[in-house]
Amino acid sequence: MARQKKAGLPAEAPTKPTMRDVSKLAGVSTMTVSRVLADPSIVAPETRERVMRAVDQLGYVPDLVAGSLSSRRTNFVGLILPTLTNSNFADTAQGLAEALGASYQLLIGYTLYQAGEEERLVRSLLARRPQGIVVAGTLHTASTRRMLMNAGIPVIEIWDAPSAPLDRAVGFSNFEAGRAAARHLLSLGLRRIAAIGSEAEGDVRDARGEARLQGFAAVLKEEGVETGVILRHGAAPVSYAHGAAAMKLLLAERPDVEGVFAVSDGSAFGALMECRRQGIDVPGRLSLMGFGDFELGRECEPAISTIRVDAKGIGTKAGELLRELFDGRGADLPPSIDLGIEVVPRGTTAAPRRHAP
Amino acid sequence: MARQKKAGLPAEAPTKPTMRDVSKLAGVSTMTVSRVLADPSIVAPETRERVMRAVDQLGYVPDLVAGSLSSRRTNFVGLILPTLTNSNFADTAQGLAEALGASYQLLIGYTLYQAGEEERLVRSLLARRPQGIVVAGTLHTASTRRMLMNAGIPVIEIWDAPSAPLDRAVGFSNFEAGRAAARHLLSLGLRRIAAIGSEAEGDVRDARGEARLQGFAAVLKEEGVETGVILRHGAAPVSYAHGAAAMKLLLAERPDVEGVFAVSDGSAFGALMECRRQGIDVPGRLSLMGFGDFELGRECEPAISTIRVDAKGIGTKAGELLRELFDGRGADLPPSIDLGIEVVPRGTTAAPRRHAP
DNA sequence: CTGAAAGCGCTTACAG
DNA sequence: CTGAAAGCGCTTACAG
Repeated sequence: MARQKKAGLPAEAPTKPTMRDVSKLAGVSTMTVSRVLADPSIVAPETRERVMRAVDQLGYVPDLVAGSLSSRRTNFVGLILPTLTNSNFADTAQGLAEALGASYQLLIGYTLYQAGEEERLVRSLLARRPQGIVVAGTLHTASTRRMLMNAGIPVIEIWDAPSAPLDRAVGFSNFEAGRAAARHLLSLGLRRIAAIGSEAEGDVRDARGEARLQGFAAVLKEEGVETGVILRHGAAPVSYAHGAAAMKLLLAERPDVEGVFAVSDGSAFGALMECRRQGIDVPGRLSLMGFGDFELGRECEPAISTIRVDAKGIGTKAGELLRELFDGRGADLPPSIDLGIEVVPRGTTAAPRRHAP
Repeated sequence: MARQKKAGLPAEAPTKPTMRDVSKLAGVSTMTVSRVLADPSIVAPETRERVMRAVDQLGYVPDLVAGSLSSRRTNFVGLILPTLTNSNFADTAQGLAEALGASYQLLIGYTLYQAGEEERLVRSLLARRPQGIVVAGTLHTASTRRMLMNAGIPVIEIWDAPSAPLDRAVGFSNFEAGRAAARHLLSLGLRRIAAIGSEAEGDVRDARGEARLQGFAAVLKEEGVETGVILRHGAAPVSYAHGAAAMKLLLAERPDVEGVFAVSDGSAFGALMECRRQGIDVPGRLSLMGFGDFELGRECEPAISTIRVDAKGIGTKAGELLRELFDGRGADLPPSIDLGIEVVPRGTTAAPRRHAP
């Protein structure tokens, strides 16, 4: 025997019970045990009872590693996100998990906005043989693209709406989100407006935040607004402290700025706090808007005007789509699903008070 | 043959390459391919090169499902948290992932504070044969306890510091955190103080938040403070909106309250926003403190006084401990590791202004 | 409704 | 430094 089992002494070490142990105790074959666990209705009631008793008695927990190898179905779904510590992405993960249901297990990896890290993650995820992969964004290395295309499983790119996805996409246009922000600020009568985001640093880049900045810039150009400015500061991910620092820089450079779009609500919150520290009235003297419709922005006082995206809905939709594809349906659906965006004006944006007391 | 392979026609459907395919192409045995992938240094350089070329040419990605079954090592670690959408738990997950390194894959499940859901999660995680389990809290059903004890793998309970853990624990005392909060408010000279948290609703309960409330109540009793109040409102998880609602209720009941401890910084932030809406000066008229040292509280203006716990450090420590246990070390370490807490006074707490203008 | 045989794609435990 | 044999614990694909 290649692999020596414990000698058959009376005091054998207690080892995890296998299906074989259950089948012996119940006096049936392993196939019958397997059937009871997979679909009890196809086994005779009496046999089923005997098997269930043996399962309980031994505390048997089926080994899905072996089951997966044998059935060629792991019931894993891979999920690659920039970071878990962003409420939007956490919502997407939760939506995906809920839509997939209890029979699928999510394998989550986070890239910290590094394309190289994404490649490593994709490789190590594929080794677990997931049945589908959900990945944030459309910016991948050539090697990552090749691996994903050759994996032979559904791939869903999320948080963007490419016209030609790798396979499928569920998201919205970040460029349009930036445009909508600029148009909203202009519609209030503000002209000295700015957008704040992060800058690419080597391998680290927030491609979607950048697309929002570019959409914002495009409107400035279209409308001939020469008093606009795009400020890129620090590396992704952007959060509270980033927004505060970027706002400080912006106010130093353009003390007369009257409208600011931050590429995320977290960043907008930091900017709002900086305004408070400097005694700048929002929205009286300066209008501020964010992106993402974070719970934080809704509960803040004043509530932060934002561009709403359905973060949880992206996860839910991706999960539903995967289930359809697993079932061999969904071939007729469009490859790219755009869930859209919505401007949500709240307390931090207002028309300027031209004649302040 | 039980399982018919595709007939050996010229136009065979392209299927995922196996180690066998690589070995044939390289003209070696599968064992040699396996060795090159596991530890290249033990294979002759020339052979190694040939194998690597074959791997690249075929785009071979090893199947860890098969590898795990064969080696009896899945390199999975299970992690059970109440929710992912809480920055503290996201930090813990990140710390754990980093400490375990790239060779381990986290299997994350969230209970939404339901003990029944935890049982289901533990069962389904164990079926994936993780090599260790990290679980938030010490409140488990009898069935969950049994499964965890019989799993034959290290189990680390986190975010608490039980004197007799199931196996191991890494955390701190929530009761002491509540006591520290009460003592801090009393030390400022405040007497009409309150704590706000959630209440148990059926299967849904935040046992750790409740322990903090009880620590707070214990100090009230010890110090004979009869003007203190514990307000339990709504179901876990508590967040911004919960804090705002609880604060509103509290102010309606006790308009003269002068110090409030919220069981989380998220809740404290919501309470602070409610104060702002009601025009209540913090900390001038009312002192407010939270728990958890969220980034939000640090960046808020005024910054929120809090009880700091090392959320990421809990994950890191649990990960390091697991690696030691996997290596057969760590037996001499204490079963329960208390990382401690720290009162961090910031802008939302101050001694009362007895003679306000 | 039930079971015997074969195999999923790797690694272990030898042997040389 | 390399390989042939066996087996990890299940499910598939029959057959009865």
